[in-house]
Amino acid sequence: MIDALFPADLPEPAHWEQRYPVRQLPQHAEVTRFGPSPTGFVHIGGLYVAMIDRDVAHRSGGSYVLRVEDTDQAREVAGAAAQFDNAFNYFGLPADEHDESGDYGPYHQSRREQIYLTYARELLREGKAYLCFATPEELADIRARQDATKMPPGYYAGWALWRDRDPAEVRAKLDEGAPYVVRFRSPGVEARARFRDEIRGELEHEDNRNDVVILKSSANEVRLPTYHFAHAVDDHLMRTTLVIRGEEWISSVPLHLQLFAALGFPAPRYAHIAPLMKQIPGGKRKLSKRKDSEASVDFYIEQGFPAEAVLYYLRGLANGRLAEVPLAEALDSPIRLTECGVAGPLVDLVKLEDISADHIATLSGQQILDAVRTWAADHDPELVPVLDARRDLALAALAVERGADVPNPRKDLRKWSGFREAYGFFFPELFTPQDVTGEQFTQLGVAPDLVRAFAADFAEAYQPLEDSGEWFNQIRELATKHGFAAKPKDLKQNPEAYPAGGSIREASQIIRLALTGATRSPDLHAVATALGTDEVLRRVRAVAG
RNA sequence: GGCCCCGUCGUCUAGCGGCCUAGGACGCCGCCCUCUCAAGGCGGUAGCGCGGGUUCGAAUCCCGUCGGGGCUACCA
Repeated sequence: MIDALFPADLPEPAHWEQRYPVRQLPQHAEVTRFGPSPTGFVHIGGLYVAMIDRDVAHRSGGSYVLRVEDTDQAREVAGAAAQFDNAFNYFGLPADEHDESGDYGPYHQSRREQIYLTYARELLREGKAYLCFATPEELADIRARQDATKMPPGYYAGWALWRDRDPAEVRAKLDEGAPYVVRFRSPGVEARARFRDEIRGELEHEDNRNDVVILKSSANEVRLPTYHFAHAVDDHLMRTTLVIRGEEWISSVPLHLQLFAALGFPAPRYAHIAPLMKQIPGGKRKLSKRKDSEASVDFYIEQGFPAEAVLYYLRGLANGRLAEVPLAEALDSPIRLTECGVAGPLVDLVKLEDISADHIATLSGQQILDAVRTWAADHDPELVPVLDARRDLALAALAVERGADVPNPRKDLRKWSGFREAYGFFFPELFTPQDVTGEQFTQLGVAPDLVRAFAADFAEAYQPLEDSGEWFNQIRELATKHGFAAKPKDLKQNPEAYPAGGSIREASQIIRLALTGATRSPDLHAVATALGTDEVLRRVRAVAG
């Protein structure tokens, strides 16, 4: 009766065992795998686990497998694969085995139907699984009655309608064409399951007693397995040695262990990673796909955080030790499972920005320009032509207080999306002049006429001097002439003596506002040099009126 | 509700019975530098969730409690 439910040419288990032989790998080599679902959303937690998977596999001389877990047609979204590739390419975490490469594929679960069917049939033959015709209504009713009597919920023991049915009844259902699922006959007794977690050590849990579904409804075109069954079958056949996954799976380990035992497979080792959390008023919660934009990997790409910075930050979260070591060294050091935290860490964007700024400060102007341009092509198209047309200016702007000869490079660029704000004013097409009677100038406390006169005089005698001190002396001398104090202290001690109502500070701010349109900017002399004499004069004269 | 995981400065953490008057990093605050920022230098703020035990001695061990997170699907 059972064999009639399956294709006549369905291979036996031995076929698959032969097709996917035990790997020939060094002693302690680990085979790990990451299993994304094609839902069109790449969670930062997924990237986090994948990074650990990959690192552990590579450090041990093993292999890192990418297996797409697409057993839920309902959740599948078009374009999800491209989105996933885009995200993982950005962070440079290619898998050793995936659709295009590897001896243990196919690496899409939806293409492994035959394999799952072989093992489902095997369990059925051995009586370790059975057909279940329970309807959604019946299942809901069971649940309701269990709730009402405070019984543990689930399909088990006396509640398992089809667990020990008369074969004749099964036959009858089959004959009328009723759809069914295949359920695992759980050997669970009143006992505890004990197992070892590579991160947490010995764990204990109530054993599984539920007859869980392992093969979804026969009404579906493709007979797909549930996660649990696919996990056991795939990880055995792919010869996975170490299953690294989110902490939310700990509760399922007893079930998984039963499944491995029933199938006659040795179980892999497990390591459950603590989830990434978010700070909320009352405390913290798991990063939510729906509520938190930073839960998505796309967020980091759109914001323009360099991949290295994000990876470095994530590594530090996994192993605290790596957060206290320089970026290059940390990216090169192994992640140790035993050093992984057991409490879910908060994703701290302030910290990430700090790391990112530090990292960007180590880059050359050329590298930064290339990265900004690449970022802008996707996220700020209008910036690209400006960058291309003014390449030399861009490089000069990025050279301000930056470069091999600068001991403390500027850290005002935290991510690529911040380029406009930090460096936009250098470019004539992005520069916004400030009106002398506008708020910025007004707050200086210097009369508009004096501002104009000062600007006019500055432009009149301007010398593009190379020496920073001498360059500033132009402002200083002019300031004195217009009634500004040469030193802020002088103004404070004797305000009456300076009719301008300001000191060298305010005088400099006039030039700063003229050149940059802002009261805060990089070193003025360097800015003026990068801008070039013509542009300096143009901007200062615009203020003079 | 049941079961599981977790709980050290705001954050990431070090700590594995005496080296702890709890250390570091980021943040925050102050000072210095100074043409404004960003930096940089120096200094500071701040924590073992709570209650019982065990012990000469507990952040470290045990129990309880509270708090956070997760699972409890033909979702992964």
